[in-house]
Amino acid sequence: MLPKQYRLTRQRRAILEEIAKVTSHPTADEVYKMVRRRLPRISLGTVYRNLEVLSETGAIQKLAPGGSHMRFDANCHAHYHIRCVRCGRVDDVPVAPLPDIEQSLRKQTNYEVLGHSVEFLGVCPECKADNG
Amino acid sequence: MLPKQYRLTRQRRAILEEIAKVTSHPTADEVYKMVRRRLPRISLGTVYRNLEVLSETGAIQKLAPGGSHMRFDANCHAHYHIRCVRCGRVDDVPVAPLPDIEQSLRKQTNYEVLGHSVEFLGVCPECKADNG
DNA sequence: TTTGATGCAAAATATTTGCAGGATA
DNA sequence: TATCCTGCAAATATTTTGCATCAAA
Repeated sequence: MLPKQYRLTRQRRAILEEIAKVTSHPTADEVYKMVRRRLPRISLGTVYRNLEVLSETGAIQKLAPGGSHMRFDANCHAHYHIRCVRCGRVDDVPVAPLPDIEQSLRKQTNYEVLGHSVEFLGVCPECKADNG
Repeated sequence: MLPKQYRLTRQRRAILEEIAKVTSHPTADEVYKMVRRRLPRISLGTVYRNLEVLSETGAIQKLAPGGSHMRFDANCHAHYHIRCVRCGRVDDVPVAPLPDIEQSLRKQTNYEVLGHSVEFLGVCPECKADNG
């Protein structure tokens, strides 16, 4: 999938910088809107292609929260997320990653275990304030 | 969303029974194919509507694994999953749920914490055999 | 009989891809 | 200059929805 040598184009750099700028976990379309302020002629296809490349190189993380679409995260140290079941917003969570949980699974499965993610579900402060 | 009183139609019963029959975690389209063997004239729209209703009532679980689309699970006791990064297959995992992890988060967040899920990533036995 | 559900088809969403031209190393 | 990348548009894929009809309670 990745080319032998990939290039740091203006578009790719802008996408990476915009994601790094925020602590939200924007969707592809939100990244598109953010980057378009700098590069108005960028296309959504380019955004999708670059999000794919950047996540393959490890520069960003591709999240697949319980909601429907992908979100992206430039925070590369291991951490978990919480998703608001009302509005879909995703935040980082101050819970230390569980280092041993993969080891205990390795003894019990025929899968080759590569990693894990934890997603909490909840209601964010804004949605709590809106009702109930 | 849910009607005051919902009905157990032939279609709804067939969908529920077919999901309960398997330990895989079928996608909407896979459920459609399974159910069509019994009810050849069922429509995909009906399958989607019923999967939604059944998950709202708690009869089944709606999963959103890291891959793109939704999967469904009639196994209602708390458990975690592992997803094959090569083929997208999702299996249950023999790891006991972590009962305390939500408590520790509640002290640290303004979210109302409702639940959590853990998804392991790995390579399934079949894909391991295919290569590498 | 009342209300909820179905089948069908069209619409809405989200993402991917072919291609000709443009940019990067 | 050899690749890689872009913009555009069309194609996929997935899920949702409007509507007239049908079926469950």
